[in-house]
Amino acid sequence: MSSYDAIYSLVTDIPMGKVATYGQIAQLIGQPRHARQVGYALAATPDDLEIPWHRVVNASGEVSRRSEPGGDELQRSLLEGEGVVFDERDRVCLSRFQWQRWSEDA
DNA sequence: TTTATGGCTGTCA
DNA sequence: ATGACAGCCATAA
Repeated sequence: MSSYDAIYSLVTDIPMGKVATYGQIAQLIGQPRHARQVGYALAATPDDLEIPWHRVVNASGEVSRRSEPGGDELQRSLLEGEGVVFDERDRVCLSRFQWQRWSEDA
């Protein structure tokens, strides 16, 4: 058992073509100040588990830098593969792709 | 127990 | 808009 479970569950619930921010996840699990920990939880996410960690981006809608090289590219590729579009600045239109826990996609 | 390290965020210049 | 700083806090050493 670990606090990461809530994070994993939530992230797993993110539908395809949608994204969420670290702060958003943290808030949804009742830990509005744990945005960073969310990042760690995802960073610690084993590849075995099917967790859409790539659907989690920072508050700016950009893919955060991780320890592993090329990971940001992978994340972006996966998102684009799900229909998420990046603008010229390499960021997602949160106002349009951000997942809303209590609302379905339009 | 104390330090160091982050896939962050919000505020200020 | 971008860049620098300071809080936040769980994990690892």
